[in-house]
Amino acid sequence: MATIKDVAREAGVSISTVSKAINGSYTISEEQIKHIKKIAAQMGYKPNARAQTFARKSTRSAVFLSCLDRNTAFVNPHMFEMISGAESSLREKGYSLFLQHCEAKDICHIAKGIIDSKSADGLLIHASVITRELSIMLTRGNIPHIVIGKPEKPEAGNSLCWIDNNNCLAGEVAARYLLELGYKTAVFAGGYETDKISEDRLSGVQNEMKDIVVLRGESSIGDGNRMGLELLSLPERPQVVICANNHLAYGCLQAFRSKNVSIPDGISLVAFDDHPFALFMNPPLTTVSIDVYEMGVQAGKLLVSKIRKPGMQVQSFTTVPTLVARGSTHNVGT
Amino acid sequence: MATIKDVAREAGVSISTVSKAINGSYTISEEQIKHIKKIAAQMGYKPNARAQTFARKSTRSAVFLSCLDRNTAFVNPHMFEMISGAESSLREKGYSLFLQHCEAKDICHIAKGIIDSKSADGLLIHASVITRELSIMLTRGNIPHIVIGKPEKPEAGNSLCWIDNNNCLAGEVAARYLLELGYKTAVFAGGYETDKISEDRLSGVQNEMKDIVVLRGESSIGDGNRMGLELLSLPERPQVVICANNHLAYGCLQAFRSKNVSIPDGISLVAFDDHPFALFMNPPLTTVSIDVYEMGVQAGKLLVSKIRKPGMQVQSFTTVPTLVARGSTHNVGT
DNA sequence: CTGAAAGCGCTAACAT
DNA sequence: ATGTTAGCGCTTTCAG
Repeated sequence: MATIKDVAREAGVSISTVSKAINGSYTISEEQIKHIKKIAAQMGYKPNARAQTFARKSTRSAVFLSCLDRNTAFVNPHMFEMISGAESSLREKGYSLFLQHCEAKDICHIAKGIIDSKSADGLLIHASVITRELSIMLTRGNIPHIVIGKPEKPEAGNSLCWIDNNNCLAGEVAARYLLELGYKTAVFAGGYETDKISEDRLSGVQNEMKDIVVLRGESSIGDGNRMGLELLSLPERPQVVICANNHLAYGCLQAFRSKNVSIPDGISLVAFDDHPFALFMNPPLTTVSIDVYEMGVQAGKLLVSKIRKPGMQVQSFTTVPTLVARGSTHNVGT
Repeated sequence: MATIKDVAREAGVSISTVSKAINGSYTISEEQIKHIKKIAAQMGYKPNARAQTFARKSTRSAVFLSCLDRNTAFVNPHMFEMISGAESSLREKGYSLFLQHCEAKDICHIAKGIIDSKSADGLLIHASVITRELSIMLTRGNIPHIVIGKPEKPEAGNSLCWIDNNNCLAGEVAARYLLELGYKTAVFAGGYETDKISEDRLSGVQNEMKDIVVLRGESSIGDGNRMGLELLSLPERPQVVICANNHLAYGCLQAFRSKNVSIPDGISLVAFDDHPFALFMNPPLTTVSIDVYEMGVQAGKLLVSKIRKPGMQVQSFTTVPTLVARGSTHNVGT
C-alpha cells in the first residue's frame, strides 16, 4: 500500500505538500493540487486513517452510549431511529459513530474511559442511562456530549446538554387539533405518574382541555385494552381518546373492535409516536408525530459543534412535533 | 494527561517496561507489574487509544454496513437486534463497532475506502446491500468480513462468508410441531415467490406437510388480513395457519377477530420471528423463534476469528431456530 | 528481566 | 508556494 512518502516521491514534491494538497490547503497552487491528486489516484493512495487520527489528535468519531440488551430494538425502535439519524449527520460532517452498550451502573466508568483514552471526540448518551455522577463528571470535565431525551431526574441532569422532543407541546398540538374539529369530550389514556413522557403529553393536553378524564396504567397493550373497555362503559361515552403511546393505542383499538365500536364514528382516537404501524392500522391513526430520526440528526450536528467549539453555550434543544391527520379522527361539526 | 513517559519516570523504569507491564507481557516480573500498575493508577494514566491504534497497526474495530434510512428501525428492528448482538460479542473480544449507512450502489466504494484507509479491521455487512462487485472485491482482497443474512442472489454471494438463520429448518420445525399435536389440515400464508425468507420457510413446511394450501401476497398486515378472510371462507376450514412473518400473522389475527373466530379453537396460528409483540398478542403466539440477537453475536465472534486468522476457512454458518409454544396452538388429539 | 531505539504515517509549525 | 523538521504516544524488536 502506497504511503504519503511514495506519492511525494512520485510527484516530485515533499510529503507536506502532498498532505496539504490532499487536505485542501490554500497555500498550494491549483495546478500542483491537481497533479498530486492525479498521481495519488493512480497509485491508489488512501491516507492511513490510523496515522491521521494519531497526528491530528482527534478520532473524528463519537460514541453512542445506551443499553443494547437483547430485545431493545423490538421494544424501543425509536432509539435506533435516533441512532440512524445521528449517524447520518455525523457522517455528513466527517465523523463516524461507534455504538457501545452500557448500563446506568457503569456508564460513568465507561464514559471516563472513552474520554481519558481519547478513543472518541464526543459522546451521545441516551437519557435512560444518565446518572447524577455522570452528569457531574461530564460537566466538570467539559466533555463534548449530548443527551438524547431529557434526563428524567432534574437533580441529575440540570447541567447536561440535551436534546428532546417537546412532549408537552405535542399534547397541546393534539388537543388543539381536536378542539378545532369540534370535539368536546375526551379521555386521556396514559401511563402512571412516573412515566415522564406520558405526563408531559398529558400536561400539554390539559393546557387546552381543562377537565379531561384521565385513565392510567402500564404502557402495555393489555392495559390499553382495559382502559379502552373502561372508557366505553363510562356513563357518557367520550368522543375521542388520546393515547399517550402506541401500546396503549393498540390496546384501545383492540377493545373497540371487540365491542364493535367503529372508528372514528363510534369513538375517535389520537396517538403519539408515529410508528409506521400507525399507518397500517385500520383506519390509519391520526398521530402527533415526533420525528425521532430528526432528533438524532440534530443531536449529531449539535455534538459536532460542541466538539469543534468547546466553549459553546448550547445547553438544550427541543424538537417540535407535528400533527398527521389520518382516518382515526374526523370533523364532528360544532 | 499523563503519558507512558510520565509513568515510566515516576516508576523509575523505561517506557517499554511500562508498556509491557500494562499489556501483560510474561517477561516482566510480577512485582514490577504490580508496582507499575499502581503508579499508573495513581497518576490516572490511560493509554492513548489513538497512539495504540497507530503503533499496533490495528484499530480493533469493525464496521457494520447497512442501509440506515429513516424508518429502518421501525420496519426492520431485527437488523438492530443483530447489531446489538454483534456489538456485544465484539466488545467482549476487545473490538468496538462502528455503524455506517450505505446503499447497495455505493457499498463497494465505501468498503474499499474503509479497508484501504485502514479505519477498521473488518466488515459486518447486512445482506440487503450485497452486490456482485462487492463480493468479488472482498474475496479477492481477502478482507475479513461476515455477511449477515444469506446473500440473496447466489451468483453474487457464493464466495462470501455469511451467517444466517436456517429458514428452511424453521419451516420444518413448525410443521413437525403441528403434526405432533395432531393437526392435519394447514394453510401457509406467505409472501410472493420473490420473498426468499418466506419461500425457505415454506419449503421447510412442505418437506413435512405435503399438500399444504399456499396463499401469497405482500408481507403486510393488509394482505395478511385478506388471506385470513380468504382461508376462513375455504370450503373446508383448515385447522391451522402458518404465517410466514409477523405482518401476515397480525393481519390474519385481525381477520379472525373480525369474524369472531376464536384462537386456537376456531383456528390455530403459528408465526415466525419472535418479535415481542407475539407475546403481547391475545392469545400469545406460538412461534418458531429465530434469535437474531444471537445471530449478531455469532457474526461478531466469527469476524474476530477471521481478523485474527486471515487464512481461516469458515465460509458460512447457520443458526438454528427454536419453537416457542404459546397459546395460539393446542393439542388437537389424534 | 529490562532498556534503547527504531519506527508507525501523517500533520502542522516554521523556515525558506 | 513549497520544503524541512519535529513531533504525536505507543509497540516492538533487539541487545544487554
